[in-house]
Amino acid sequence: MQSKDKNTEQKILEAAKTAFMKYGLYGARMQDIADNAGINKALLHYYFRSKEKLFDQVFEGALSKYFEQMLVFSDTSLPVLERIFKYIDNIIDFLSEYPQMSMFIIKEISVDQEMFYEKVKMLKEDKGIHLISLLKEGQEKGEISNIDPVVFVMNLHSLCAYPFLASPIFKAIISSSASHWEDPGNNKLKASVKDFVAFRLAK
Amino acid sequence: MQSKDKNTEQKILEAAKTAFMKYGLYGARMQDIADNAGINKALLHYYFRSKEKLFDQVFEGALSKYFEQMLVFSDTSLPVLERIFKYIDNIIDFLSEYPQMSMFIIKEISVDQEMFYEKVKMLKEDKGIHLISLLKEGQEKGEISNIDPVVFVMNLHSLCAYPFLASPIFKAIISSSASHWEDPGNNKLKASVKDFVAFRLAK
DNA sequence: GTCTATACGCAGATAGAC
DNA sequence: GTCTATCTGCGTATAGAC
Repeated sequence: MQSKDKNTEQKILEAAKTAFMKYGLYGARMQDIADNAGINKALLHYYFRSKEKLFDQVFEGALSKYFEQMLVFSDTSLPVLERIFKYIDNIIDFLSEYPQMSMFIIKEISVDQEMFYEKVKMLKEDKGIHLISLLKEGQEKGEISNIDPVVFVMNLHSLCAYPFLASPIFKAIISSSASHWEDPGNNKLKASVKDFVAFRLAK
Repeated sequence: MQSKDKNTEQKILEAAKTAFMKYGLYGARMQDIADNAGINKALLHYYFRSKEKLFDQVFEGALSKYFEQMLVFSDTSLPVLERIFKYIDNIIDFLSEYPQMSMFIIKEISVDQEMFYEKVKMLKEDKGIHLISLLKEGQEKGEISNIDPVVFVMNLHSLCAYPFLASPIFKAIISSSASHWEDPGNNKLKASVKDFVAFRLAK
């Protein structure tokens, strides 16, 4: 039964994604993954041989999706500023859908960096993601201000990614204060980041 | 030997801090902690009874230190903008000294939120940290612009904390690109964040 | 207080029936 | 392909000598 194989594999990957995202490589339990996939623990090994191998597949998928969001930087039909704006929309929508993505990636990288270097190199060469060189070009052409590109890229990613990373903290800090608070939502966040970018890159 | 006890306890806490920061509650190994503290595994239990109890002490210490950085918000001798600037200096210096702090706190919170809510409430009431209400006051007095305080606080923390959180990513992404790159350093980061704050709060 | 030796449980992995 | 039953190793925790 070919179709049923696919389904099982898919169900496992789905359950594994959830578990690894939440608990990381060490914290996640194979039993848990099996239960959530509605199958037996032994089947996990039948399909993926080991926990680490299963993890690798999940991780690679996540990383690749993350980098896909940066493809827009290579869209030469748009002016630089527009590309960045579009990236902001993309990445915030994406992280909104997978709020634990950044956490997941950073968490695992901080434990094993070697593996990551290799994968990033591959992905970047693959997809030609070069915001920094893009900025430098823009500066040479005189289209944007002479800010430090590295600091700018840091700031940009910070503003987009951190709110999702730290949402548990924000919720705790703000909800525990007297003033009742509500999530400002993605649109306000996007607008604020774009304001920052426009301010920063204006000549 | 009272003094020797203290030393051992201190050495354990030091080693535990390192291990838990790097590997988290699940990933860290008691054997590892014992080795690094230069003592036997059994002694860990003699002093702290269980891994979780040891972890709790480390975590609480870290959280408390983190929140201490916000004390400056209550310094009524300074104008609001100055307090925020000072906070930026504080927090960036602090995170620079303990780069894995944010990671550590967020990582563990994302697994167990309940525990965190309680602790934050205590710390906040303790130290009277109210940047948001501070901003609202400033707005009522007409000292600062009418931005959304919540978004602003998000942005502020993002800019300060994320670079340390994600430094493994940044290193990988940027160092794997053709252009050789160097860390812009804390001063540039501080300056950039302050620029943002000044821009955001200007009427 | 500090050690060695050991108990105990859990989670990853395998064997083998169906 | 999927299951039940079982093995194995590792990591936390304890007992007990010094």
